[in-house]
Amino acid sequence: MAKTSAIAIQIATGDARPIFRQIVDGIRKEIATGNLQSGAKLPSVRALALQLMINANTVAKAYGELTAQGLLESRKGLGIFVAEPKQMLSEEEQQLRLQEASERFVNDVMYLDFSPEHMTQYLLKQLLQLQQKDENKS
Amino acid sequence: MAKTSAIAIQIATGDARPIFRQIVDGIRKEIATGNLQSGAKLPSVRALALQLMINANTVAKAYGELTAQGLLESRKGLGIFVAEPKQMLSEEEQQLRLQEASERFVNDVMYLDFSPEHMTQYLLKQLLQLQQKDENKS
DNA sequence: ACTAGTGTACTATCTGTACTAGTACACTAG
DNA sequence: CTAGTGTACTAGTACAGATAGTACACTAGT
Repeated sequence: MAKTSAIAIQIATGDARPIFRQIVDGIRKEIATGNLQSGAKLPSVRALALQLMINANTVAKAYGELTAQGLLESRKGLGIFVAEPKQMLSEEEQQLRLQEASERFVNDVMYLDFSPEHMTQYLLKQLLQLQQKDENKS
Repeated sequence: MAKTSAIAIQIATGDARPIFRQIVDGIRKEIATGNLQSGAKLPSVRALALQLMINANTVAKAYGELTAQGLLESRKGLGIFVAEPKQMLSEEEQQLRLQEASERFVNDVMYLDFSPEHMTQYLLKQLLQLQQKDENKS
């Protein structure tokens, strides 16, 4: 029986995001940084609910969404596991996502007094750091 | 009496953002690109409501938020005007906003198969284009 | 003084979403 | 058979968003 991995996520009451989305985003990050490897077993719906002191249905909803995104695999009676990495999105869909994410970022920063170069350098640093964390775990 | 400027925004029913936020973001962009200049008069609450086919209270809420952000000035009995540009946020708050915006962007793109360099170059292009649009109007 | 147009603010109602609580069922390994 | 697992459903509550309606203060023009 695979050992359950601990996942380092928590719910912030001040966070504007709904609880289930904070779980989704937290697990996505743990996988992207390599803290959760393929095949790793996640805490059960009920266990994570207890750990985060929230309702099990909320956890189930988050796990359901991550499964739909292809990041997790669910096995009835066995548990939830990290799926093998596999690009689920077409090239076209990825381009669209990049475009939308860029629009949101531009919208967020358009009134800040930072140069475009400064902001994109800052972002590049974050992106490279994320990539590096993943490589250090593989 | 100042002539009312037309504002090129519309409400997308498929957009996940609430209607009032779409108005806020749309006007912010019009100002940032120079399409709306300081001193320009915006359509009244009732006029924009008719134009967008939404409730006047929804427009008032959007205008209220833009006024709070310092982008618009409201004059009772006269109308709503574009304010003189003025940075309302401290250096610290701006740094925090950049950090949060970056986190959201990273979260949005972490599973796309684009290199960090590619994505930040794409973003830089968008940011420079925005800046250029504003300069062309001044 | 009156009118039309303006912003602001309030109450009430409805809808959709998020979350919780509870329950039940199918699957699995021991 | 049991304990633990995921999945799915109903019901209830709370909140955010939007609408409809109304009222009041301000302003410029006549």
